Amino acid sequence: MERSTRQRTAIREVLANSDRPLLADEVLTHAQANVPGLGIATVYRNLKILVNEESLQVVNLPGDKPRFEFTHHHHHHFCCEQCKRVFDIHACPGDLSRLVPEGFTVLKHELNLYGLCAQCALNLEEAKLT
Amino acid sequence: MERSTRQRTAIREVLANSDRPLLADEVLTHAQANVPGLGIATVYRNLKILVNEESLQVVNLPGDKPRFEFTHHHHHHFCCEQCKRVFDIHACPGDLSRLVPEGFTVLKHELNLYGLCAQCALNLEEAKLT
DNA sequence: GCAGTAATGATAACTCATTATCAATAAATA
DNA sequence: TATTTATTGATAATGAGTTATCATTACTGC
Repeated sequence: MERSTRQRTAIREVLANSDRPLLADEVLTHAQANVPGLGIATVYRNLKILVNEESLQVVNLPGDKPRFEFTHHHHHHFCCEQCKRVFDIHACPGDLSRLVPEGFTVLKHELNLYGLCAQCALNLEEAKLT
Repeated sequence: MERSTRQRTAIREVLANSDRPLLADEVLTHAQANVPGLGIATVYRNLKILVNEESLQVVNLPGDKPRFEFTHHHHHHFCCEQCKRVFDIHACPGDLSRLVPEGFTVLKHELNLYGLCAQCALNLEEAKLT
């Protein structure tokens, strides 16, 4: 049966406590705060298990490495062009059938927004003032 | 200076005559209709040149290989879950600033629709009737 | 047509994220 | 505590797309 290890617990907690999808590298770095010797292979192994059991969702943004977050309600993503962090967006434009040509059927959609997160927008604003 | 070759011409024409983004392999296959001996290296070489001079745009859909299309007006993509072809969608939901939290700035967006293209929807409909 | 050289084709090499390997470690159970 | 074996960490191997290499081919200008 599955054993409970410090590594596994640390990895799951990092993801459970994050409000945004994380890269494998980010999971490694954050989890190493609790388990210093943690290796990347263990991170990938555990991510794979969690994705297989559908606890984790993979977030693929074009031209970027996959990110991971605990599965939850339909949502979209906002990528900050400054800090490169990806945030969950819980609002949704709704039905988009009106956008497609006659005969096409829209079953689902995927929306990625790009711009500046609140923090980076603020930093840039301050930089301007000095 | 740049020379005009049968290969280069064929590759460019395939892309110029396509109304949807194509995979490198698709470019190869289609261009081989005109230039039988055409190799994949030549396709990649020419795609790279065209992307660098910004004649071509790269279309990256999550978990899929890059596709290429001549650069044109802001638009979105529809991926048919049946035939896997990707179509351009020229309609756009417009400004989506309303979806993001206070403080965030939306500079651009990217929308991918998934479903059935007209052709596949029709085929499935016919299959049901028989 | 000829010289010069950009472009091509076949394929080896590369990149880089991810996975497999395997000896060592440490949970779980008796 | 001893035994069993799932898990780990270091790293080699993998896979798939893309790029580099290099001898050969074929445009372009003379």
